[in-house]
Amino acid sequence: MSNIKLSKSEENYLKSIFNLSEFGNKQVSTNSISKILNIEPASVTDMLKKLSKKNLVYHEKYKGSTISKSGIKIALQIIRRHRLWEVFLHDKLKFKWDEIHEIAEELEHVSSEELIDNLDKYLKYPKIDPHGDPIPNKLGEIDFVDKISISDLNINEKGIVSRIINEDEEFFNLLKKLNIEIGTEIKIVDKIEYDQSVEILINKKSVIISKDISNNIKITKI
Amino acid sequence: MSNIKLSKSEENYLKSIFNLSEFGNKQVSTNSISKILNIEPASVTDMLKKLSKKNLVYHEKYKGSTISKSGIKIALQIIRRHRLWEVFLHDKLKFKWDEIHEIAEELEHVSSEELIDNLDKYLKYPKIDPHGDPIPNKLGEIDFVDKISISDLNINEKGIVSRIINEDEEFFNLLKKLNIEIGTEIKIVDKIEYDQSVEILINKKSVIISKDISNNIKITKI
DNA sequence: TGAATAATTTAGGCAAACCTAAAAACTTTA
DNA sequence: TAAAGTTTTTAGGTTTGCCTAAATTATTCA
Repeated sequence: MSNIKLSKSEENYLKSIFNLSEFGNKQVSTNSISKILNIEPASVTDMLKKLSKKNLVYHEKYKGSTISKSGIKIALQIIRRHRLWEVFLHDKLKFKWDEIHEIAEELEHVSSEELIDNLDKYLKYPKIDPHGDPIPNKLGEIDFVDKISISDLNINEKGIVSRIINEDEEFFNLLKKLNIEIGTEIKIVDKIEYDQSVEILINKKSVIISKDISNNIKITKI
Repeated sequence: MSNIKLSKSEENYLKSIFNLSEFGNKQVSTNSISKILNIEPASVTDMLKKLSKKNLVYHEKYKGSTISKSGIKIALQIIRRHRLWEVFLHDKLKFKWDEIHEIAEELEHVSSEELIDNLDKYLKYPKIDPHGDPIPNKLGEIDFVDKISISDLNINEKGIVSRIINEDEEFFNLLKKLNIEIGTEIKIVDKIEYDQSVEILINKKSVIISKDISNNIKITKI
């Protein structure tokens, strides 16, 4: 196994590329990485060259980048660390659901395999993190439970919020305002053709949410 | 309160300078910092200038450096983080006593005050870490229990190991070989004038340890 | 299809935190 | 006390990861 120690930066790039590529299946544009990481496209190109030389991504000039097998492996390990720390912060240290992401973003770069394995054991091998995202195991295997989104329900159908995709703070704040969290029950009142926004019922109050918002909230149909 | 975010490097320098200065009381030489951090003296000078500009140390050219009040404050916070993580790693994640230092060395640079406060609470506000070192509280206050060393005992006196000063891996390995850990009972058999080494009894076996070793092992007289 | 627009890369720079080699200042000692 | 030795600093480099501006390639659309 190639155990090259990567920098925090390199790890963040890999994680972002993996996320953007939908499990390594899609080609990723330089611009999209730039936007996610808030780093200028020119700098992204620099890093892509570097990761390319290390065979963690394939980079075709002016075309796009694909994450490699070993790149995926590393990305899954970083995601594993992140999500395990989130469980710890939430379950043990009693942080609120919307405070953990930022801290986990730092902790995920502490690279000791033993640390993560012991943490995993201590937390009793959790399968999902507080946002409902599945946690890869030591081997990088992950329960690929791609739940349906709010927008996939029909009028009058009900669901329980099981996963929040977007982890940005503004998105959390929005959800807080809407009274939506993991476990919240929602019901579809209406679907607006015009812009594909959806009217939903939460705790007897109805709100209209945009297509983008509804796509970021996964649910379990009930 | 000056809440300038410091780099990992700067934090490590401050911690080392503080440790070398014996609670901020002594002037510290460039060379001693260089040796502790394994960084060339020239680079240490660079950093001293930088820390000086930030008023965290006073640096007098060719003379030496003193850590400032605010430098001490920060150093104590880093030491607090380090020791709390050590308690967590040892007590919760069941790491061995001699495996925790290196990992805590990384974790201590994750800078979220809330994280540390919640961790402190979760661990029930421990007063000492697994090496017997006192843990500063949120305000930087620290139980200054400067215990006596093995070398301070007289022949036939007994003590219990309460604190290990040197945290290097080689030193841990030596202690392991000698069967010494926190809580171990020892008895002084003989004190050798020549080089101030000491013959001690551990679990009915006698060994001779050098002055340097005995100085690094603090004990409680019994 | 070719001109405008957008995406990407190249070129040249910068700051942080290191390094080596050489100069300068302090300390020891003969 | 001056020469030798040690410590510290200065000067000039390097790498990493970022930046801006300009050049290149790809795409859109009129």
